[in-house]
Amino acid sequence: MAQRKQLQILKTAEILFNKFGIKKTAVDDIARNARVAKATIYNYFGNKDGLLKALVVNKIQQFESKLLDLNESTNPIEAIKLLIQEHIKFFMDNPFFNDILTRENELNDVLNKKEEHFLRKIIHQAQNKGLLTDTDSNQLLTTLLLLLKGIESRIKVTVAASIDSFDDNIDFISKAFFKTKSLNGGNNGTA
Amino acid sequence: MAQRKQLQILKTAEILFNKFGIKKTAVDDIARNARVAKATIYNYFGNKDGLLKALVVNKIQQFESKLLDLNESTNPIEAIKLLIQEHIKFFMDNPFFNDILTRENELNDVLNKKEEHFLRKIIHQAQNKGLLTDTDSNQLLTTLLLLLKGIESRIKVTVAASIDSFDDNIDFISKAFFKTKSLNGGNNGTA
Amino acid sequence: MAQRKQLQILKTAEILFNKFGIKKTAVDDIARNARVAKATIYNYFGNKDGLLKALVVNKIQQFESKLLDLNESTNPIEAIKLLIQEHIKFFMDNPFFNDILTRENELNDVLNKKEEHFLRKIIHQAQNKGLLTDTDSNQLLTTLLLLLKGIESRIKVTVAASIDSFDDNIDFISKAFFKTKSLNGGNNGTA
Amino acid sequence: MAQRKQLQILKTAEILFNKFGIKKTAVDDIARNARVAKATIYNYFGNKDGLLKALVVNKIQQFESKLLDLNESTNPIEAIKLLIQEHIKFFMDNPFFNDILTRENELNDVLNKKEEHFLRKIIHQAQNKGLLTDTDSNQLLTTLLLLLKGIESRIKVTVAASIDSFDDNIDFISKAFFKTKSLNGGNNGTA
DNA sequence: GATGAATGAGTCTTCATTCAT
DNA sequence: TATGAATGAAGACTCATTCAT
Repeated sequence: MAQRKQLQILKTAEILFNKFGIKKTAVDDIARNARVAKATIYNYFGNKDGLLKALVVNKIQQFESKLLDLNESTNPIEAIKLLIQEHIKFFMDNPFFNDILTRENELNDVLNKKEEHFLRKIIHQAQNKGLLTDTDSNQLLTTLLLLLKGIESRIKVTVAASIDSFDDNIDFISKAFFKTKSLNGGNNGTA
Repeated sequence: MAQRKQLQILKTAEILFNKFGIKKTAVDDIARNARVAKATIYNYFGNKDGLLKALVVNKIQQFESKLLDLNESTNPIEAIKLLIQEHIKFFMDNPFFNDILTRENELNDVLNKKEEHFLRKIIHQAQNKGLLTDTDSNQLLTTLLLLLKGIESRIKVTVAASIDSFDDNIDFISKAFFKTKSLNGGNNGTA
Repeated sequence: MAQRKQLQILKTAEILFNKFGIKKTAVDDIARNARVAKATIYNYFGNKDGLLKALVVNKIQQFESKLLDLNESTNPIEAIKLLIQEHIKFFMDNPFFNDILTRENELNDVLNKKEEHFLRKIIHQAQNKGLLTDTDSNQLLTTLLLLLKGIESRIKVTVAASIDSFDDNIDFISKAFFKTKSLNGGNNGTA
Repeated sequence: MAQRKQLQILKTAEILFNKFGIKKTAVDDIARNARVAKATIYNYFGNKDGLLKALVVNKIQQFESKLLDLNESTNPIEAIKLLIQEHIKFFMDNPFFNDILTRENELNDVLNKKEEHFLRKIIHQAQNKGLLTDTDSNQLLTTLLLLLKGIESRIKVTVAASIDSFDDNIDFISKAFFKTKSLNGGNNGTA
């Protein structure tokens, strides 16, 4: 039952944070909407920031578990597509994350580390399959990270953006950086 | 004299917004530091948001005038490098812009429009010089915009980042998307 | 007009502090009763403690100006009586001072210093008039200070106590510590 | 076992009240430190005030049992010295009592009654031994009570005060109010 | 008897904004 | 135009107390 209330609070916070932004969501509002006393929130999470952190950790875990499905068997190009797609979906489902990115806190790093980890994995696979030269890999990592970040920002601004609208672009990017010819048996634009 | 006070206010606001963030800078603080009565700020700018908007417009104009130097004679690759560099410099000099990106207001669009405008110009030049096919140009625009946005986010997070640290990456990106061979007479990694 | 509001706030605070105690008086209450916005109080006094301190300083000044009337011409016995009487009156008129005494702050010292100053003056006069031996004077100071403090505590507890109820006791104390015979020509002043 | 928990709670409350003051000690803190559920405290003592009352009664009983040793055989001057000394010790060991003195509750009276009771006993002895006239006795009682209260206040403020620092003063006071000549074979100031 | 969970009323404080002069 | 004074709405947080098990 205790767990139940915690979840109620987290869910409500998520909804309100997403709807109105973190700053504009008062703890009072969360309490009222979660049908819980304000003090209960403080009992569980210490303070508003504690609640936020709990929510973020929670969300990132969910995100990570999805990414874990990007296993080694996947074609790197497909993998990177999936990564970006999951990324987009994540930020569209949790717009409140944009409020966090502004802040200079450790929560940023948590997500960045995950992103980097998975990208590195994908690039490593690509190298193993001879799609990349050793020299490029670091630059590629940086570039793809920048693209990911750019996509985040873009989503944040263009709320209406659907996942699909990025699809063509993902293709374009993939082709730009990987020697897709050997895999897909087709030309790529930069050749 | 009226102009003088306006400038005083704008300059003070800029300094404080950059130092403490927009949210954490109270109108009181601006007034006190600008040696002006709080009501004077409201007389000139209506409200805090009006002041912010005025400041943003002001900054973007400065930015634009710099970009106008990227004239047609420039090598597109150099042009894109310059654009990115100016971009980085702009965001490092005006960190308060990061606070704006979060908000869902029209200020975002103003900057985005400028970015798009200049990128489009650059791409167009590249096309004219036979560095790009027609099909790619739209995708390239999107991708480069994403990269620009990603760089912004990166700067926001990694305060310590210097312009130089992006230099290698800018090279890498340029080479990935443009047929630099003919221009530089060398190989590029993706070929 | 600004002064006016300040006084309004101070007066209201005094009344409420005395009536309900410092802790139980919310800044909200003071604001409401003083017909003033809460923020006005914060504009003037910074915070609740600032308001309290201002009030205390104000009250102690009033107290001091009364004591200054105890000039040298007065008979020391009468002087000490007056001092004690003023003291009693002060604490009965400002019961909120009792809340302060508990706290470990500098406000205590301010009052204590004044008390000591005036007692020392009185004892000095008594010495000059041959009513005291040199040896006793320090002990007498300490003792009388203790009595003053004791009277304070007594007032605090026995709210109903009137000034008169201490009168006989003041006589008794006076006789115990001063050679009253020589001053009044035989019997002591109360006879 | 129930007794055991009660004692645990009382002891913890005592420690925390002394360390942080009554107001600043939350029932939560007591419960946590006593390794007891908060509700248990409420089961035993009704509410925070009930706990305080129980603690006070407990402490006063201990105090009283010490004072009972001041039997009739003692020289009144010694008796009063002992009383004051025990008093000082009591308040130095239980600083939280100072928080109580502020409040307008019956707890004050309990201690005051005990003090009065013992002082009356001592004065009665002094009278029996011809050290006092009948007339003085009531005034003396009042005066000594005031001095006791004054000492309390002094301890509260001057935490550093040691018992010894009051010793000389106790002598002085004793001599002022009792005909010590016959007892100690020396002169006293009031003779 | 004992407890963990839940509560709501209350506290101080902040800040963008308006008003009278 | 310029200003100092005043404001009210809102926000984060605390704590004594109660309740279901």
